[in-house]
Amino acid sequence: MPQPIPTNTTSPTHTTPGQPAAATLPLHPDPASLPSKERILHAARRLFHEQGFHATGMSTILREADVNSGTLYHFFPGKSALLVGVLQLYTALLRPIIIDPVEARSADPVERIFILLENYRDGMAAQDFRMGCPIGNLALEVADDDPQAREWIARNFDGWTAAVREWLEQARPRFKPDADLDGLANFILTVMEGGLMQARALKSRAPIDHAIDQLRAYVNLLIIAPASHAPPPNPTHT
Amino acid sequence: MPQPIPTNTTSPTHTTPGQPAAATLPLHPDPASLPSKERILHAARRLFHEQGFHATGMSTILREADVNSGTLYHFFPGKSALLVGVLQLYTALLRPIIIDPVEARSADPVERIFILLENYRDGMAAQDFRMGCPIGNLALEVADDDPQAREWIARNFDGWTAAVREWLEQARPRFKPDADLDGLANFILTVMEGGLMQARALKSRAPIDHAIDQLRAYVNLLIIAPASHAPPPNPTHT
DNA sequence: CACCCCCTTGACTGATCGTTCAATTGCCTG
DNA sequence: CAGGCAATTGAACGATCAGTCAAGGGGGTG
Repeated sequence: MPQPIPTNTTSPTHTTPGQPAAATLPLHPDPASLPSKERILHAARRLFHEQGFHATGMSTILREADVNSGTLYHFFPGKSALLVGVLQLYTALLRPIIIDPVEARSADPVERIFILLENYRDGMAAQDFRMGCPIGNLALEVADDDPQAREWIARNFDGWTAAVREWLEQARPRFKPDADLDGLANFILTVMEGGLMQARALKSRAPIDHAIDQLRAYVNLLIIAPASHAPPPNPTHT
Repeated sequence: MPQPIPTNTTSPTHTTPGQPAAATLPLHPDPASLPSKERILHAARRLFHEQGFHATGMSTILREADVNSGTLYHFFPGKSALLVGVLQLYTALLRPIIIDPVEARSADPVERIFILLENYRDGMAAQDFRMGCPIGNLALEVADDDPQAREWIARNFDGWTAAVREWLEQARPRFKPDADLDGLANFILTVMEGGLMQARALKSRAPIDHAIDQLRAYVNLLIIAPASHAPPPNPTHT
């Protein structure tokens, strides 16, 4: 899904070793040195995320990737093949860019879930609530007319919920025995996508904050004891 | 938001009086008799919902509305003005098409909420999970570059949550005193939009069913007594 | 050096995009 | 009947759309 806070304009080629590494992985190379195919993929990914699929013209991708049309069509037979390539890129990036940083921030599986959600929220806030989740955006824009793209969108969702489900399973002893953890993992994606959508429509973080609060209250109600691990249902609002 | 099951292909001009009125309001007149402006709005609304905003060309709208370009531009100075007109139409239709039928089906405010959600789910299933919520779709496709459209999208969301909030307030005595009913109303929209998105991506009703189940479990946990009004957290699955 | 094959170039295509506008119709008012 | 104005016609506009293709570059292998 979305990189928490991407879009570096200044080239990160010469990473001065003193800086705090920003918690966000670099990922946004672009600096002409990359092979054409990857430059195309990265430009398309960014533009599809910023403007949407139909609103992005091939000419814009060509310009941003600094590539001629023949080169692009040598690697991707058409615009929708390029879209599939972008979606494959997202699946490859899910673990290293989205999941791993969260796991590095906390060892508590339940807390990891909320770190994940807050990362999305903070990333969206940093972009003035203009972009949201790239997979969710594409899901609503192209899911119908492009079966192959739809399949890869579903695969991205599956990967995301699988990671959350894994965390939930690790915390299984904490949950009431009849808790439906698979359904809960799906529900967490549902809440996040719905929250990002509303945040974008209202250009405000309030909808996501509310959604996270409500989700935390719900999760706490599913947990056996109000253990010191998971704080009581107080607001998130970092 | 979305009409439960619209898209009549056979013209309903000569409504034979014997038929059962289908629970779905007519609304899809189209039959040449309507004034041009309304034919344009209805065609644009349907096409934006079916194909998305950018994927719908003006020429298609003109053909479906059976109108010449000059006529369209006489009423709407451009494509985005037409979009705003469609969004205004949705706000006007919210009560009569979405809310009122739900209130007619049950007097119990909490049950009304789940009837509302199930209506969306059933409407989407009837379209093979191809379309989803028209407002949500537009929220992710055009919210950024069109401030006026974004404002009307927010207004639609507000109207929707206001209706849900009203129901929740009616049921206030049933809820634990510290329950955040405003936040819950927002949360319900969040869950519905997220659920519709996943249902569309997976072309399956499972995500919405799970989401509704989880939401029902959550609401039941917020209610004081497991009263006979609201059934215990058993699955929805009509 | 000769050959091959992957990559790249960039001009060009026809189709479609959203939009314009002068001319005409049809209805209402005076 | 005259005048006026909203509604409508439909050809045409330049721009951009996704996509094509013949030609050439460049590095590796024989």
